[in-house]
Amino acid sequence: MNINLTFPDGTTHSFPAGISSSEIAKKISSGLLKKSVAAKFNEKSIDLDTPLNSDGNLEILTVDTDDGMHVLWHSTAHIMAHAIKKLYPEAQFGVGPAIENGFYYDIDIDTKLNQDDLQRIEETMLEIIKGDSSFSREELTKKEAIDFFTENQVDKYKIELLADMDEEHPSIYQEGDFTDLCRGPHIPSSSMVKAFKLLSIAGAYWRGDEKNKMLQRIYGISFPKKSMLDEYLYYLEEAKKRDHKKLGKELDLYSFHREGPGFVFWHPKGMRLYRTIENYLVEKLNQYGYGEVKTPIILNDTLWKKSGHWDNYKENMYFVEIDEDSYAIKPMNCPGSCLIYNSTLHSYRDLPLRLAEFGNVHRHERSGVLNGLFRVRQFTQDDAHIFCTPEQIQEEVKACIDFVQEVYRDFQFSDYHIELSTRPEKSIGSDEIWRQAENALQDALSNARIDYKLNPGDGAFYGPKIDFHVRDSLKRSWQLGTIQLDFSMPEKFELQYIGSDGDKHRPVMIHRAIFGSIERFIAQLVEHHGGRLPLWLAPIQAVVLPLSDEQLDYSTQMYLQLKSAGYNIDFDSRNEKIGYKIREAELGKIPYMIILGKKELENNKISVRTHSDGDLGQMELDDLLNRMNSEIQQKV
RNA sequence: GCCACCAUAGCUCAGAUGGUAGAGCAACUGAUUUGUAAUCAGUGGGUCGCGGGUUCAAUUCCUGCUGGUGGCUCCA
Repeated sequence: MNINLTFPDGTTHSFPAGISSSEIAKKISSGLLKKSVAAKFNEKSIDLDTPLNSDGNLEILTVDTDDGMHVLWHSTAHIMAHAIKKLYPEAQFGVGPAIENGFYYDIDIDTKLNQDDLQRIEETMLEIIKGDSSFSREELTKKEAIDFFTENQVDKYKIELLADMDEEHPSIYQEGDFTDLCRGPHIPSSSMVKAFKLLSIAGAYWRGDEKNKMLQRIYGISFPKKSMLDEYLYYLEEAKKRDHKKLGKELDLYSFHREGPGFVFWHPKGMRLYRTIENYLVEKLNQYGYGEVKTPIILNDTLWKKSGHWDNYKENMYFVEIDEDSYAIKPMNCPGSCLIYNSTLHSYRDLPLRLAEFGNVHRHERSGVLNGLFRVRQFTQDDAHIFCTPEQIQEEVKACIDFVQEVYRDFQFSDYHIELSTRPEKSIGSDEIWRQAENALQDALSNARIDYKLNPGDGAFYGPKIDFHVRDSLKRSWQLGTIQLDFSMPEKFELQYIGSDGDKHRPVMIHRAIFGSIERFIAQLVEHHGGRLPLWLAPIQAVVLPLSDEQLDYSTQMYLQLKSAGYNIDFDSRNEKIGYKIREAELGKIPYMIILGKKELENNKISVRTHSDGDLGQMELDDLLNRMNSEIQQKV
């Protein structure tokens, strides 16, 4: 009997039933077979040696694809677990999936692992890999599987996973003398792993719940070629150079001090960047019909009890006592905005009312989560609260999405993703209100034809949200912009407007931030550009470098002309060699260096060197001004 | 908050299996007037994160804390 298999290129071929994917790969080419790790049959991942017995679509997965690499990584995790079991026979295992870059496995052993242990594990893994053992799949009944992990290879975590599993016939994989509960698929042989490295070790709660035991998690990565591992490790080193904490120090933008953990100290250059960003947005806000407000940082407890923060956000708040009365330092700006809204009577004709605030908020974050500018305890949100009628929601949310996307374009953030977060456990408002709000956001996203990831249970306590995430230099994703829909706060504060029918109605509130926090945004900006900020953002846009004292007067003239054209210019008149001054300017990542010596003085020109392209030769001052102007216009 | 690791001069780092520490850069002083990524010489600078313990002696060993980094949990 023959079966017909359709390949990704659309061609269909006939094969004898029972043939395996590896046999097919071999028929196509030996090169393909070498690179093959698994296959997809009718969208279901299978092993290369799984016999095929019916017609369908077949895709051979190679290490050239993400899916293929994931199979390799996941299989390496098995090999690692195997090695750990050899070294620590009492080890029990949590989960060991492939992740975006590599894999991890959660391990429960009594020994606290350190860097040296990782090396021992690596050595043992190498032996296993050299042993060229194959992965073989077996399907059991659930009971057989539970028995196996009770009697043969004791593992309470695997039993727990099995107990919660719907699958009636879970699969196990055997590689050498190590067996693991696993859906698969796996690489045909351990020897396919040509290079690997265990990268780090961390604690991780079993099933991600901090009430559970903390297991030890080992992260690692593997490749089918040694050169690929070297490349990856080099990339990691390079990524570390883009770290905003490192660059912030080098470029003298900001600092952190133990006197204020989680609180940023902005230096003059950093503050200039901060203001440039803020001013940019102020202009946009005017354009987009926002009014700017400023509300107090310290507000009475009664307000926070009313808003729901007392019940839902207290652990993150700071409190102070004033005149024997209790006050809180604001963690959010919304209650303040509500007070402003309520200070006058509103007509439906006033809506939507868009109140923007660069709100200085304080949040008591747990010590272990602080991280440079990414996660601080005091930050400025480019917040806004839009009060509108229910009919205006779609349009306003859409406008917010457009606004965010426009701003990200200006800052050259192209690689961001969007998430929709729904009702969390701790929340206020009825089911009906939540459903309504969640649907509204979902509709806005699908109407705008935007791809997004659903993030169940991750909304704010008062409403669902659309979040914009950007990756840092280490590929960690951080939330920047957010659009949150809120039917509850208007209830709590009894917000009203008079409708066209003359009756009182309740407005809806949209909380939105575009940068999210200016601090976090700047961190992303610095990492994204590796510290080489575009001209319009650079704290120092050019530096004037006279060759010797003889050009001081001429240099001063040029300096003043550039200054009066509105640029941020430095003047390095020190008695140093030009090479030295250039080096310093280069290290400071200053976009333009203006070098002035005898020749420039004689023909009344300037020599220009750029940080990105090096020496541009002589030109008129006006030529440079035009060039800089157009760069600033284009924000490049 | 939890797990692991780290903390030496302004910065980047070295160092002693326990006998109170060094380099480069930076800073300061002087000389040098310079052509596209480091001119030369000299000088000053450290309670080796903080507290406790062991010891004749601790920056080094043990321990508690603080701060940071990578994760987990939580979140902009």
